[in-house]
Amino acid sequence: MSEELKKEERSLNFLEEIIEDDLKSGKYKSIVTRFPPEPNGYLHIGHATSICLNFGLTKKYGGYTNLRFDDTNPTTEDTEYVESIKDDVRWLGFEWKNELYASDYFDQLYGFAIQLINKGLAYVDDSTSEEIATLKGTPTEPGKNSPYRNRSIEENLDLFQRMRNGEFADGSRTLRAKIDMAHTNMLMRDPIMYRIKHAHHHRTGDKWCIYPMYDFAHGQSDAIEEVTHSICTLEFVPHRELYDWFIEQLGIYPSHQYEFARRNLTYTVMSKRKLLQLVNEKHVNGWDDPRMPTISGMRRRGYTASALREFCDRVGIAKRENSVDLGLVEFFVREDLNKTALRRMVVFDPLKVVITNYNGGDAGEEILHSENNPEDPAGGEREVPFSNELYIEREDFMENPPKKYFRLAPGQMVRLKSAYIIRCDEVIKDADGHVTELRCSYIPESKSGADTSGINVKGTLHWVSVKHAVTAELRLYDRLFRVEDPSSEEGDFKEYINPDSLTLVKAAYMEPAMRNAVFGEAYQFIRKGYFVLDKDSSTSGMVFNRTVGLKDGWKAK
RNA sequence: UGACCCAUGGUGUAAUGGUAACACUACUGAUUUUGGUUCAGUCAUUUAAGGUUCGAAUCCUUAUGGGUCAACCA
Repeated sequence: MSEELKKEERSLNFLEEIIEDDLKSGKYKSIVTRFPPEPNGYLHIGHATSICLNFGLTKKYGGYTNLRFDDTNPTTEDTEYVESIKDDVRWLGFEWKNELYASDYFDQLYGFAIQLINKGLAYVDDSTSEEIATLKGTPTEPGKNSPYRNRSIEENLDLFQRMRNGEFADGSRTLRAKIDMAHTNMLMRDPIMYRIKHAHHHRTGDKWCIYPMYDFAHGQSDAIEEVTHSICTLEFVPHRELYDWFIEQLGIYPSHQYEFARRNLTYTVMSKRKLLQLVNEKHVNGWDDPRMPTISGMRRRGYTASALREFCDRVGIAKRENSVDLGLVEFFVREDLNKTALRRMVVFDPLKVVITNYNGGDAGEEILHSENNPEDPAGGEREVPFSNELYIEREDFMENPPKKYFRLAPGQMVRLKSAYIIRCDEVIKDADGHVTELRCSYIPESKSGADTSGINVKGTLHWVSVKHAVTAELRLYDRLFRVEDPSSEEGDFKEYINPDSLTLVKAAYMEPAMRNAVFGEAYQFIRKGYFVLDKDSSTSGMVFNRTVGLKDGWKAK
């Protein structure tokens, strides 16, 4: 274990290397990072990677992480999202030092803009957005200067003031940085700093009618907060040149931007736009639908915060495009749940078994005991009632079994988990030939924990006593899409939605201990999978979500 | 026909000029009152071509492939 840890410490990701160098050279004594979501959607597992990275780095190297909402576009942002984001970060197990908003800096940002106008590095442009686009050129052709580019400082100051005062209509003017219209980096071709939007902002209300663009807000916000390492995804690489330019021209704290590759997952989509479509067009039941790759969806599904953190840490980060197998997330979820989930017996698709030679004394039944978790000796046991009428899983019986079928078949024996060994004596069918019931006999000396029968059976089945059974609805989830990367397929990504992403079991039969099921507790339905109680449960009925199935090593032919 | 970023098993990530490794997956086998877990093992990797070097996944050059950039989004 210690060797393993040492090895892990030795192999740093590229950001850790940069930070260790910075710390060693004395560039910083401690570091500051930030997690900067835009409050216009729910967080997904890609954000979880960023959260674990940013918070993990300051935890490891000393320093702190701010939660900063990048709320510079009032038309798409909302407080509903602010709350969900805070919830998700907390649930993942991280604490931010300061809760901040880019909108907190609107006054300072306005001052920075004036500073640049005064230096002759920004101007008000009256061009329409089409004109700006035309003059911008293309990646292979240089752009051309705007006719408004050479206004005097005084005129720019006056115009910008009047933009702020609300004298102009939306879209009629912008403030642009004066850099180089022929620059090979399109972002350096006089980028827009401010645009006019007469819109209500979720925090500043109607105070402003001009709002800064991302590029004129993000780096400056980092600088104001003295963020040492500003970590973002690869698509911002070309922005770094502009990020540095503004900081240099303004002479403010030199934060630095570093980029890593965003985390992609197979069989799902990750863009907020697409997720929003799934929600709005009702392909899923809200942002927290357990099939969604959102943090709230995965939480509702039963994924644990520690499994997600472990996933993020052990998958690591780098700078190349990637697509992580959904199966890897499931591995970490199972690894975690195996250690903690309470074992219970639940029959999804019942087949009645009558034990013909069992009378169970006066009561006709007996109470057996079964461990809550074989991985956890301290986990205790619970009581499980046994009687002469049981349900087993229909798929655990075959009339004409293949070679290595360890389950029940005519004349074949199996153990009932924590109970007795039984033998199938007779198969009862209805008029159509469908199996409706099995007549079995039990071996009295084979009682679990006191087996003197000497009989060895290969198979062990889960079961539920018919008269003690409790019913509940089960929701079985599968991958949301049929293809690995729906976004790269022909046509609309929604055509590739998996029609079987949700399967309902209207009435599963559960052992009576499930009456005490509580929210947030993980259960392993033996031989079936991990489940959690869903919020749709009510006094009239319990609903369970399948978090993930058990790994299944047996392949029926 | 531009600029920038990237290229290691099926997947993800290491190796920082000196024996290509770890995890997942797949497959074998052992254990097992969950066909789960656990344990042991097997298969499988440096995009290509040149160059530098005693020695290259690593440094250089070129090619190839992938990605990003022409929003008053972030």
